[in-house]
Amino acid sequence: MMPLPGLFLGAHGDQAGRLGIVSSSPPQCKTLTPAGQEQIIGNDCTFMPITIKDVARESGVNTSTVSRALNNGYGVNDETRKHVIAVAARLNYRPNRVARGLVTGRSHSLALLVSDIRNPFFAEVARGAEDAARSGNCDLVLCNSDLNADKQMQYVQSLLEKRIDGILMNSVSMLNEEQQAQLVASGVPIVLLNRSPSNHTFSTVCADNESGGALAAKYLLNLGHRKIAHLTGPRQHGNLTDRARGFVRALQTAVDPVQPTVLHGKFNFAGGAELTRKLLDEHQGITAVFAANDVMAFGVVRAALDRGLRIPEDLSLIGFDNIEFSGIVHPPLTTIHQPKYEMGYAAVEILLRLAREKAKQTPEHRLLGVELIERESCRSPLAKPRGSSKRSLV
Amino acid sequence: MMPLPGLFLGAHGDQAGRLGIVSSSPPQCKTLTPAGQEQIIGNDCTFMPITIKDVARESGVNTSTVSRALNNGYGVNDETRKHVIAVAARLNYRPNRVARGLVTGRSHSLALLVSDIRNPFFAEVARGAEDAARSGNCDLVLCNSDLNADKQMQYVQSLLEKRIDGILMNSVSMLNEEQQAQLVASGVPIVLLNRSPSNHTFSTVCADNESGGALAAKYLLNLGHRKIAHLTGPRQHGNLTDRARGFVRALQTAVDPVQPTVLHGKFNFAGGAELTRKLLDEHQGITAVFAANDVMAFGVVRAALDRGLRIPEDLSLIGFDNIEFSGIVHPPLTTIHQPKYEMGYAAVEILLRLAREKAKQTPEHRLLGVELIERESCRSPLAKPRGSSKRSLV
DNA sequence: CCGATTGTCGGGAACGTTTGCAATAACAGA
DNA sequence: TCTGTTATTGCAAACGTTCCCGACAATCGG
Repeated sequence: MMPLPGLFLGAHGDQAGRLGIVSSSPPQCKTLTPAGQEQIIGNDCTFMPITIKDVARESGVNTSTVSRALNNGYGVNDETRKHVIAVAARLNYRPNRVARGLVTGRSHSLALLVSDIRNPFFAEVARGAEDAARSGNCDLVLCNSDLNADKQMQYVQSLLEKRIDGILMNSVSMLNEEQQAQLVASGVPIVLLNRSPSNHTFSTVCADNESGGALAAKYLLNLGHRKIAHLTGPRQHGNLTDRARGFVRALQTAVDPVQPTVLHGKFNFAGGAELTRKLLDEHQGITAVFAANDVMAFGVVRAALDRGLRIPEDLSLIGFDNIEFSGIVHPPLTTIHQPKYEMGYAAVEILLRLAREKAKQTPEHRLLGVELIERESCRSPLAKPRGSSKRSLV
Repeated sequence: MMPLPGLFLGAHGDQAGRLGIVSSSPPQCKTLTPAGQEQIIGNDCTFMPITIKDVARESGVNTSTVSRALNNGYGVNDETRKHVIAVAARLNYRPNRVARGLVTGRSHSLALLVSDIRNPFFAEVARGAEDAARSGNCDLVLCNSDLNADKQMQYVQSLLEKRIDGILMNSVSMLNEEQQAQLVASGVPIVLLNRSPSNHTFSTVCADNESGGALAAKYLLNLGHRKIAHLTGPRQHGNLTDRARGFVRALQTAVDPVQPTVLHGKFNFAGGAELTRKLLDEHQGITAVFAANDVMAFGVVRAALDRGLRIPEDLSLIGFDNIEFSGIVHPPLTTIHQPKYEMGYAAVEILLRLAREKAKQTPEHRLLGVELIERESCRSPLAKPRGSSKRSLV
């Protein structure tokens, strides 16, 4: 198939021999059909990309020299390097990263394993992760686990088969001990998007949830609220627990301590609405609500409006995450900003470092700061605006 | 490094020889350190995954037999196949997909190349695409082009180097002729998420935008609206143009024709708000607005509220896309549902088919249906509700 | 002028699979 | 018993890189 081998005299250091060398049939697909062989090739263009051998033959050097010239460039003469690069450019040579990965053992691709990319939080993390991966000359494969342990392990297995260089994971909390041990035994670098519950064998990137909760508490206190509620998810959820702890602790340790009402439920839109209904039914006089995330806060808005309560006139509301829609909805939601993009970026930075170091992995932990985004969903409970309706709760 | 070669007698058809064969040092990492060699191995666990050779040696057959037994299973004795599978399971063998990809030429991975995954539309497409890819035993790499032509081409080059099996692309409209020709010349299967503007060399998956526009028009007409506006993006945008065409045409061809006001601008939140301000300033008595997508519709809501207009009491509003937040915001947005998940799924199905067929690619075009989602942002202009404010426009 | 060092390059063995081809055994029909 | 067919398996060549190692020339220190 490969025509005319052994035609070239590889004269050592012979510049003319390299530059002016007679070119064999150029390896473009169209000209690969000399007369008399047409029936062999067939009429459909058998697409054969040019390899490092083609570049080597065309430039009169060995494949190893081509590899050196194109990669690091060390240990190869300056002129030959330029020549090889020129020939490679002329032939439009593209290295086969699969073959390279086979010998180097690195696939130059990372994985993002989240519960669902449709969650706007993860979408933003993904964007940061992809940008970081790209700047590290890697690409990012996307996996949706749906928080299913088996599915997650299947993904990991599949990724290991592709010799993935590292995995950025949403969570490992739903994995049992054996599965977690299997992960560490696999030897692949792993960064978690939240703090590891038990062990510290995995690297982690996490927003400072506890400080965020405290931030929300102080903000509501400063506005003058005294009857405060916190709607959050199940007690097992690490991140949400941290937020609740920071929130409650800041309220309790204030100069004039406050004991908030804390309700647990589902941490989605429906959960926020449901908990709000429960709150309004069973607790009187609440003036401010801290929702564990923005989507729950949207559920609060819905339930409050259904009860004839206006935000912020009748009820102040603060969320957590600062997803893009929080600034778009009405009223624009005051919330705790979580640096989602930066978290994805930082996580992949760690992953790239771990992938570079072949030595024993030293896990790294980054805690990223949060900040309060003040918009229009909170107000002082004392300032009764014009036309404030006097509707009581239920 | 690999210990003890040539110790096994590969007796043909000797079951005892296969099953009861003496096992060499099992290739687990921990037991690879016999006494006296500790200083060679080192203390860090040099992670060496087991290969097909280990399985072959352990089961007393050749690597080719192992390959056949584990893959298609054709051409290998039933008992030996079971035995090989058992040995592979015992050793926890995982095939190296990189090595396989090198010889087969298929990487078993597809790419999703969109402008920005943070756009919830693409997030949903991505989820559908990933599910389809997974069911086809492929994985999906994520690329964000930011609608930048150079960036897009760089991604394609990088993906080609990885011998990607197919690419699902947002758009090629920003690519010039030469770049598009380069794409088709690369030979990689490509599916576009919208209709190809000029040529039909690419496969396409597209929602029926024109019908969607007509659906919105008929809905507003049925409600009794006569003063209707359409806010849309720039004239070059194919999808939005189709929606506008269907909308306008349906209004004009109605039994009692209506000539709508059509305004062009940016197709994001700010654009929706800006166009709404312009609309309210320059056109009197508009009772219904059709926004080219839901995010623009949110901008309409914002601008309308700022002007003291309530939705739907003072202004009916209908969007396009039916992103998740459309059902969450207040008021819940009536909109045209676009099957985003199904579009991603269908596109990858086509991609998988194209990747399987090595013959000349026959492009496939799928047009997916849309439907009206009736929520609470539209109302008949005749029915003036209780307490309707009489505030005039400006 | 000679040995040692350095720079440059080619040869060739990996990396872990798949797969075409040949070899052997089993088995059938005659 | 001989021959042809089939089933099963081994052998070895790919696939396209990287990289160790040795060969050779040039340079340099003495």
